[in-house]
Amino acid sequence: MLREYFLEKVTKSVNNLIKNKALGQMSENDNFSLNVEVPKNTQFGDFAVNVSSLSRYTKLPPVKTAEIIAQNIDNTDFDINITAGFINFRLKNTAFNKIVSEILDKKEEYGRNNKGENKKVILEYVSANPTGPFHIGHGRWAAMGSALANVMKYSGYDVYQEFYINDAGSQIQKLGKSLYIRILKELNFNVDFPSDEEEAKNYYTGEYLIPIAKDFIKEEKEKTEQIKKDYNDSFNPEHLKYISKYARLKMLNLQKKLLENFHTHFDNYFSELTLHESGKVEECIKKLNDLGVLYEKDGALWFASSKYGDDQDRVIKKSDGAYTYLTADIAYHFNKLQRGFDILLNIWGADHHGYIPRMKAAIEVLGYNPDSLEVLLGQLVNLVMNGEQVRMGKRTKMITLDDLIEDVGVDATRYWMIMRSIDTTLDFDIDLAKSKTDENPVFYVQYAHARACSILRHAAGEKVDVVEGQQIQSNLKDIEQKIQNLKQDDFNILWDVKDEKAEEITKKLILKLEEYKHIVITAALNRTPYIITKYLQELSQTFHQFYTFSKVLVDDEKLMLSRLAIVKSVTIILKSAMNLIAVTAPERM
RNA sequence: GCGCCCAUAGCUCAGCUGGAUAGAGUGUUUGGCUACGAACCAAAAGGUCGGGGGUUCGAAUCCCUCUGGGCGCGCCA
Repeated sequence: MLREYFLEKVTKSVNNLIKNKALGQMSENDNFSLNVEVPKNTQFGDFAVNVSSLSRYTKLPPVKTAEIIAQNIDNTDFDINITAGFINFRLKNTAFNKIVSEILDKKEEYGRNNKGENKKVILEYVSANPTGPFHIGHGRWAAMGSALANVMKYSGYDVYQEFYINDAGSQIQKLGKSLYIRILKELNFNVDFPSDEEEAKNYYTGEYLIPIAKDFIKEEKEKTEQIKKDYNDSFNPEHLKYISKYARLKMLNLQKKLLENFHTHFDNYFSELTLHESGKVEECIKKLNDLGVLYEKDGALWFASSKYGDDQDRVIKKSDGAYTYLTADIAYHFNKLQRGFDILLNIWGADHHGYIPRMKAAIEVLGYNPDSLEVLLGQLVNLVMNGEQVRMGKRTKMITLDDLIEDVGVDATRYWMIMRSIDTTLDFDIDLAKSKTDENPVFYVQYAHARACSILRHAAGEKVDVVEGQQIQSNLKDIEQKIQNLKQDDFNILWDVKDEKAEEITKKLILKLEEYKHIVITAALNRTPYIITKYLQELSQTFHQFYTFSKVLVDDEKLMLSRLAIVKSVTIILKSAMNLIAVTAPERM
């Protein structure tokens, strides 16, 4: 990576000079850290390191400091110049050739790295109740989580994706009762949900259970007959249990199907219920008790979490004997730690932020490093229609993730969900996301890819608007082979052409391609997949500029192949980046 | 009252963990298709970085404070 390369050069030079006491008054005790940046103004160079901060140690003016350091750097692939406290590097043409060759050589592996050092990460996200359809907020976690997992894997983390099913609480009972009523209604019994608003809160009255009730009647004929026979004013407990189980499984499958369709794949769906049934919760409480952090008060069992950074103690076992949600969640995280994960990475909604200190407290008490728990708090999603925020309320019909995907498509939905930093509330503008116009960044990016592919096809002999299938396929392979066979020296023809603007943009494009390495690492280490979308837009833009200023399919074959090599590199990187966020890269649109 | 997040161009947002003249997209104005996809490109206009203090060679970035908005502060999940 060029950034690291230049940083190393400078750092090495500084360390050498210090050793020889040749850098003013700077000594080995002076701590310094330097950064590489890309100058906003390209006339300075391609990369720059600002050494002004060293002046306080060297007791020399920044320019002088920079000069001394620069003189001590051997340069082969680049030129150096100095302005103020900046050491500016300008790459020689050979360096650009190397970048393109490397991309063509490594293909989709270009950018893969091992910054994650194979650390074992369990990434938990979405984690919803299996009681109803996903809302659009779930979509943000799903898109973001899956993209983050891809990015981190690409950077050498060993990522395991898990969905925690909240299937243990009273909500499953509530779901079962609701489906029970829906089934009875389908069977034309005279029943309905309570008309009283307060009582109705004990049911899921949404219409999404109607098709499930119909399925039940179709699939469970025997049971349906029994339900008919046993019908009376109250729920039959045995049937209720059966229906609850059926409903849970059905909802869960619907959720799984939606997630897979949304390019979000989990390695495991972890059921909260199994924690209770296997005695893991009990075990965890016993362990906490043995550690002496539990006490009784007001008939309940408490966890003295406030001694470990929480702002108050938390109930572990309610006075009615039931466990709180936290209790099972502690057991769950304990289980994750026991499974040997180094990093417990969770995506939670911003409304759960108060939850972090108590979980960290539990982890600390259980003898693990609380910093192994890393929580990404996601701000909420606002839906915008016709330029106005849509408030999900009683009057407006709830828009589910299903509806949204059906309306705007998987690619656009994912892209928009990932596009913004997780720290800001996301305004999801449905009309914009749907639009197939220049206002929509998804299409801008996909268009760039399709355009690049189109050039390659033309090079292979495709006539405008004619698809010749097999013939082109084989020619395309020939062209790609020719590109592959290009020697680095052959690229030099790029720089023989006397068109300053074209040369400037070509170099800009190649540097942009190289930046991919840096972007992937940054996105992985900072857990910020959104910068991939930013990068995609920048790369697309630079490619469009390149396209405008350099005609690729020219008569001079060497020049054409050199430019095709760049176009091919663009398709490789665009596709790779789009794969990371799991948005498709169409070859035609 | 306490905690977390946010406030940057008309609008939606970046700003590389303190550095060169604060950047994109969109919108507005103007120009460019007899060349590989105009779903594109070029150019212009548009900013007291919410207000006020502080830290230092240097602040949109770090600290304090105020204002305005979002979300939390259960023996709910």
